[in-house]
Amino acid sequence: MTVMARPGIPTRERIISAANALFYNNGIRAVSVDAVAAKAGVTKRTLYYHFKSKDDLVAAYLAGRDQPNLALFRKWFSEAQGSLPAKVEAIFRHLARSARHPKWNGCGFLRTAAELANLPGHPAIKIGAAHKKKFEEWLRATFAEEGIVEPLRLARQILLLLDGSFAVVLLHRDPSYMETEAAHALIEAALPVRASRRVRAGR
Amino acid sequence: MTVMARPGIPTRERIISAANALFYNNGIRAVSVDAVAAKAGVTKRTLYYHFKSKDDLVAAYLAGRDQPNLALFRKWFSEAQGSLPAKVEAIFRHLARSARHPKWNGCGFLRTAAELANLPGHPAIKIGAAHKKKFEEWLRATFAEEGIVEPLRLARQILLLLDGSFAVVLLHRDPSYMETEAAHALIEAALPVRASRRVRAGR
DNA sequence: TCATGTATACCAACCAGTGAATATACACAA
DNA sequence: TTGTGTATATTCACTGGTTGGTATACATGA
Repeated sequence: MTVMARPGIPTRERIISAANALFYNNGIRAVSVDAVAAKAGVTKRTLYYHFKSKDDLVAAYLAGRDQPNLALFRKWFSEAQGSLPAKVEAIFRHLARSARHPKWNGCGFLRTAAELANLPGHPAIKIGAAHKKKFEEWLRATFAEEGIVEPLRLARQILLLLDGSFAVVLLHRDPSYMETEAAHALIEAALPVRASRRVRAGR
Repeated sequence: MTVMARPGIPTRERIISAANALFYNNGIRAVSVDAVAAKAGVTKRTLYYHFKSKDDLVAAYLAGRDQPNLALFRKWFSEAQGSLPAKVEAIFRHLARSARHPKWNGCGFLRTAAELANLPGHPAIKIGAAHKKKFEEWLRATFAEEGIVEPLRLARQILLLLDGSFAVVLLHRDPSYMETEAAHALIEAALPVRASRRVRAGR
């Protein structure tokens, strides 16, 4: 395995980086603490100095994905041209493109929640739930600014489509399931009619 | 096809039943072959007589859920009263009710695919993909009979909502995420206008 | 007899987590 | 400057238990 002996990066971050690669690619219970330590170029005892247990390490792995993930969604949205539906569709399109990469393995938060479903109070699941809540709240606020009447309802509907896409595309290994028409239709239906025309014209 | 001495149920089925309970509740890698054998009241050697490997057992576990699961969806649909959207909504409502049970743990097919995402060709994943395909095809045929113009597209959209609901409700442990409005809106939008009125009137 | 099915006992590899010792860095007193 | 204390950071060696899978033998019914 690759020994990451880079001395400039703090040990704790190197361990999280190694955990991220291994847990995301292979799942939680399929990866041993020894494997993470080896990939980080650190003895297991050192790992247990920085993290009190494997569960703690798993939580740190997901916590490390929270902000970067949200930032990516915001970037895809804000850099897209056109109407509100077009900007939301851009998220789906970028995600479909990511899903074409051979190392893509779905949503780390959802996969962890699925694997640890027998441990409902697990810290990693709480972090995953908080992450999705943040995304939902960002969507809601965005929709509210655009004059959507029930922005929370629409935000949750888009969330269902997005997380459903993660699940189905992972199962079939077919990114074409990540379609944009449903999101488009739901947003158009929620837009006030006049605003809909105005925004659709290019805004 | 020989019948077991004690309970009258063939050994192989008892093992699959035990595997179903343990794998669905706890996940694949969290459950040892020994645990399945013990729950089935059988030694591990007997289990390995009926299944050539743990992977084989996992595949059998999902295969055993395929038909009952599809039958349940069809039953919920066909027993519901009213228009096409109302009958599809019935599936979501029944699912939300199931999700309130404390032992509910989402969709076994999706969870297995998520946990074994690092083994794309795994037989269990193939069975899961085939299961979802069957459901998609049943939806498509149903929609086609109702005169939907692009029945496959709508079937896949409903699938995204359904599997998204599985994922999100499992993550948040909140069945209220399993809403029916999005499905309703998408179906109404896909129905031909006149047929929509007729069906909505009570069929 | 012979195929099917079950049991006891066992394996080497691996698992999460720990005990005890040590190395490094810096603060502060002599 | 030098010595010492202390907190941080890291290592080696190890534990008790579990893992998927197997070798061998025994039972049973057709």
